[in-house]
Amino acid sequence: MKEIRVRFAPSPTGALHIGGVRTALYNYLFARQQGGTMILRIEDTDQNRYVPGAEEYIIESLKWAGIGIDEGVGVGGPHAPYRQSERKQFYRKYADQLISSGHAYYAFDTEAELEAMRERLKKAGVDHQQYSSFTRMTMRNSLTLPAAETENLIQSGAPYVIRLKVPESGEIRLHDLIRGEVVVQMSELDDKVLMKSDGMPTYHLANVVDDYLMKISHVIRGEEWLPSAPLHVLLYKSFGWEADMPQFAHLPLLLKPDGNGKLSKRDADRMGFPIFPLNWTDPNTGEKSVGFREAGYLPEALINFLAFLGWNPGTEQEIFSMEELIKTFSIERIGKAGARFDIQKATWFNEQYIRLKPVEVLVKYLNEQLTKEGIACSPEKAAKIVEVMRERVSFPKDFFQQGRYFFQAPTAFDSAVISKKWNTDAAKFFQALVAALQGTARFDVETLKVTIENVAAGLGIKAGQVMQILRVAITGSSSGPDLMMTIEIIGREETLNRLGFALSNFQIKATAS
RNA sequence: GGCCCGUUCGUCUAGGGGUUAGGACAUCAGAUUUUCAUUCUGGUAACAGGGGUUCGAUUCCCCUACGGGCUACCA
Repeated sequence: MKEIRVRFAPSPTGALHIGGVRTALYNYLFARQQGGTMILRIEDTDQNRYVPGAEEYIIESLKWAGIGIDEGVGVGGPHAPYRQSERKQFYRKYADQLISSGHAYYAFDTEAELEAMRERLKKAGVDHQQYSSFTRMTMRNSLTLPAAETENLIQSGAPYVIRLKVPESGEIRLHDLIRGEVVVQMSELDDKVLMKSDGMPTYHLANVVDDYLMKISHVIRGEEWLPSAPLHVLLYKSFGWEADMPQFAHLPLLLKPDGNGKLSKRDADRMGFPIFPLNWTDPNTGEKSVGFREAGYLPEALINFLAFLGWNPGTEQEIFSMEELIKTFSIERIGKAGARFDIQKATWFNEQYIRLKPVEVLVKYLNEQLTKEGIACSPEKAAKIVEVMRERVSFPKDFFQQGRYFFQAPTAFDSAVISKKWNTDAAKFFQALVAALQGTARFDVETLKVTIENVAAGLGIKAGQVMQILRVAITGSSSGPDLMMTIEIIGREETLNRLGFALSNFQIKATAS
């Protein structure tokens, strides 16, 4: 059986889009499951679109996501170099081979001439306004020019491209692992540029040559490549590499959460969620984007979420570790239709993974925030906070952001609760509670519970009547984790301070009865 | 415009010629709780439309509609 080799082949034109992460993930899962090799190839054949730092960004993103690379840029391997800009001589050689075998030709047309050709066809009402078997004989190329003139032009350094000579009739058939048979008429294909005038190959040539040389067994890529897949098949045929042609799987696209179209950075910005795995600053515009990592998404959660966007195991299990995904993944179970990107579900996955984390990890999350704020905290206290908060947070930073009152006395109080619940009974209760709390032997949940109930009973009121206002006095908020636990964590001294503050600062509403 | 791909609850999807069309997120209601959240229970909610084929179609075929992608010396 043929060795399984797949590649993720991004262009370093900016930050890695989340859809690219999914493509990389599916390649990785397939490779790992089959005991194959995952390759990272950088497709930097467009010098104009090169963005410094993008390659490093891609590598770091994959690393963070847990998508391992076996071979390629950053790790090396038997088919190095893996950066297409460093493989120019290969493409040149194979393009020349195509010229000699009559499958390609030189073209000298200027941009203006190409534009004029399109205009002419458009006016004539021709469907395909392209450089093809129908038009190539009207253009300036090695098919129409005398051989001597072609030779002359090349020798004199005139700019030229190399185009594929697509047969005028016949059909191209390819079997896509996700979509089944796809048939395209040769007459629909145009004479694609293979080598650009700057000496660089286009994607089409580079991708086919490299996949062949690197012995790629499966090309798993986005659906946007489906229309050019027949062209790639034709290239394999033209080279005589049909027997070694990889299998194709074109993945459904990631769509906008609402409305129409594919997911774009604009949508993410508009709806307030990340689209890049890590923070990114565009070196050209200086624009900064927050990444999933920095927004607080755990890589395991993002991966689980992404895996389910277009694929499912067919069972009712939702939570999958990378190991489980590797075991369960299959190309056959990838869907055909585009999937809308629903950030709410991503957040749900994040919550699930946070709850799965051991306390020590959660404490680490809390400590990271505390360090930033310059707040010290004992390991015991941190552990308690984290345990009481873990069921209610969505992101690691929430432990501190939603639990600020464990460290700092609240400065803002829920005024609705104050105006509704702060009355003479409550004030009496607070006074008695302060007195009672000063003398208890212990300061724990049990003691607090008993003390609060006793104090309330002593005043002839129900504890329930004062719990809300007690919570507001302690935390500033009307909602939060178990109050007794909260008070225990905050401690005797600070609790008494906060009760005292409430006693002297909460205003009883004039109309209160 | 042309070519290619697609279409099951609001979303991600399972299913597949005869099912009460299943699950998850979201949402709603109830229970629990000192609150909110969690948790538990329950509910609302889908086969784009039209033709075939068939005893029977959401499932197979065709058409239409809608959606998406591509249509560069970009990937």
